[in-house]
Amino acid sequence: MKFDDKVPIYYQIKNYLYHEMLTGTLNPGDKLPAVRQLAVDLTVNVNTVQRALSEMITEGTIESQRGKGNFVTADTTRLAQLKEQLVMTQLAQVYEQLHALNLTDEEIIASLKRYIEQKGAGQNA
Amino acid sequence: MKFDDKVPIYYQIKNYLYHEMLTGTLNPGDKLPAVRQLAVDLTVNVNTVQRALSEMITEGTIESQRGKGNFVTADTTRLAQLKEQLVMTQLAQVYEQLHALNLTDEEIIASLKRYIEQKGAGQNA
DNA sequence: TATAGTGTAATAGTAAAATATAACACTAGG
DNA sequence: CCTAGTGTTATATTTTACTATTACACTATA
Repeated sequence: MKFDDKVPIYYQIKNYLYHEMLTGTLNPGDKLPAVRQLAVDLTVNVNTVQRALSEMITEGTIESQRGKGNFVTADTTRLAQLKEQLVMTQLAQVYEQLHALNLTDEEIIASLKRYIEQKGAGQNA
Repeated sequence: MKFDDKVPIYYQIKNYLYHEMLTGTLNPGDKLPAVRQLAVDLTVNVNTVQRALSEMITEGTIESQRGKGNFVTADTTRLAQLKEQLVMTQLAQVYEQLHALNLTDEEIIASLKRYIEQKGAGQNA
């Protein structure tokens, strides 16, 4: 897996797993790949995987069972909260950044629309 | 100044200076504060400031005159390009993140609108 | 009870960012 | 010429993320 060297790998692993958990690749209650397998898949050290998982366990989004494996929480409410939080975090970030560049609310929305349109125009498929 | 420990300080200094340059605090051709003064203001080491400045000099957004100071480029075209690039980078980032969470183009736009409305509703002033 | 598969943790080493400190190079003004 | 203000560079040190490696703890099963 390719990582952005501007942000810690363990942090990017969390986002990767969030993505898997929120888009159906990993469903509530599902067992995650073994930590050693994840390390291989992501070409990363076991300890780095473990660091990401530890934080997620603390957050309650995954649950650990020693000797068995790590499991996506079966608490769908918590997963819904997680998704909402991730979306809000993203929105808050763009909004603040663009607002800081003196774009008005309307300009921010307009620029996003424009971006999406242009993106679609550039598609080949 | 407060920094996010998830991303290098020199990188955040670049963004700080970009902000000053694109919102009128620092105008085209303006002299920047002395590197040692910036270091004090940002409670950061001179070398860290210098690292940020070096990259910006390479990019052509600021120009260095040894013995005199660092200056915002007088090339307003380049500054406009910089702003456009920063905006696009931000938009691309949210879009990809939210798209990765299975939000459609319409949902992305709608969620941004909703965020802005709610933000306004929460204002005290 | 042995073994394979799992999570967990500790140790030691490497690399990058940031710091503290000092020195060097150039400019302007007395 | 000297000095103060500026950018630039270098060295040594600390901190943090990451890696490599090893060991320990628990579960299931042959």
